[in-house]
Amino acid sequence: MSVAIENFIKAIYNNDSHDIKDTKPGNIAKQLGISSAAATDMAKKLATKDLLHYEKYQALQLTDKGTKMALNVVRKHRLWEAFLFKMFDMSLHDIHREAELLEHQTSDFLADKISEYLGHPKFDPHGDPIPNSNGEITTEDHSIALADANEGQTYVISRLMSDNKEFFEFCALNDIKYRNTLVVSKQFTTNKMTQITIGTNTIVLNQDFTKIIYVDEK
Amino acid sequence: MSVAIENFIKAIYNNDSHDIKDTKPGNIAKQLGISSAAATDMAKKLATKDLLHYEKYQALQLTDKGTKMALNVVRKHRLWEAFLFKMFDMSLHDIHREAELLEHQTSDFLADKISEYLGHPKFDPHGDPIPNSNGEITTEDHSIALADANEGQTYVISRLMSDNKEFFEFCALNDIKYRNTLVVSKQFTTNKMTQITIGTNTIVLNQDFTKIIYVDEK
DNA sequence: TAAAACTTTTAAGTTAGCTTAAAAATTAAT
DNA sequence: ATTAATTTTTAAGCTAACTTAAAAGTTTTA
Repeated sequence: MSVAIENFIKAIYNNDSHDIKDTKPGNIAKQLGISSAAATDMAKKLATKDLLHYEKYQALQLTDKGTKMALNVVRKHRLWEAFLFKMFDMSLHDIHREAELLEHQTSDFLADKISEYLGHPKFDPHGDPIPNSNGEITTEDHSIALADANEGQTYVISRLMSDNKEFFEFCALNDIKYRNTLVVSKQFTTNKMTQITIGTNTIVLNQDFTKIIYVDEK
Repeated sequence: MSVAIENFIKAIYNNDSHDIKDTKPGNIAKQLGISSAAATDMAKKLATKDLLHYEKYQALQLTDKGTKMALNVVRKHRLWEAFLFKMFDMSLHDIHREAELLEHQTSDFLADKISEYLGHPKFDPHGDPIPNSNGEITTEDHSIALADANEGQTYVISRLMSDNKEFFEFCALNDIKYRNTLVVSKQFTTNKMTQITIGTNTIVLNQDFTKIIYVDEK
């Protein structure tokens, strides 16, 4: 299975499992940086391989086989993220970028070695769940959006749901990092932004950023 | 630069720096598992990119630019080998196989991180020298072929110059492993094979294997 | 609900990296 | 030093993964 196919399947999986559920060829194409025409072609091809269901003008849906494949790639991606995060001093954004390439060139055998070394972690540094080698994935998620955090409460960052570079720069600047503890001293929300005081540091989360930082109560 | 190009350049580099100096398209093709025709085409293309010198029916020769590129890939390969060898319990053959894929998907940045973590090692687990980030490579090599080892002398394995699976199985069986110490108690050579007694264990190196195990005096 | 706006699909074409088969050149052998 | 064997090159053709442009279909909006 080629890199192009793995990325295509993964994009459908990610779109399907996130809020935005648009898995029509055009939307997948946009995310992969290819033309809609190419995405339509690919969709047709993968349908013949029984990796997804394709019906003209309809959203693409992974078959069980396709889902399994997506989970295998996602597993490798997240294991690499967890591993690089532990081993090296690198930004989450850089780690993501490396994992994006390594995920396609990693045998199941090596993935298992990495997982074993890390003690079979259930989450990566963004807080995203890591599928196990059978393709099973933890769905339990007690985290809430940081924007919805309560004054006076202590939280632990559990999830940074983005692959946007500026977002990670913003996080680095404000010490927002996977598993970091924070105390919310003040919280103020309008429909355009949320202002939060963490310790003595006040940050403003604009609409784009409110829904990608998740925390657990501590 | 594509994986195909990197592998092509690397194959020329490896052939050129080893005993066998045949870098004609046909020989490179054989090693890459592609047709000679494909190799000739590739050679012509890379000549236009100033990565090698191509003259009809002649051996291919890397330019400075081509050599630099080869060294960069070789560096990543050997760093991955050293890293995987240190981190995980895997056979040298498996490590080689993973490194063969990962080398093409590793940024210079990550390579430097790995090198730093390992304390900038000069050799990989096969004893092959690791080029530094400027493409400089240690050429000093005091090792001799195991077949030429002397009776009564103690040696350390410094180099296993092969990527052949059976060879590594043979090594594993006979405890021949990078940096392992061995005492040669008896040595007997014909022009077809070398028989060596290491401790109490007698092994026979056929012609194929005599020139790929190297040792340093201890 | 009909026109306008947008998206998806089809069609035709491109490039990288291969293939096989035959022609051309080199190398080896008698 | 020819002939035979081998290797390299040329030529033609294939497939995966794209592209652009136009046709077909869907969705939005007035």
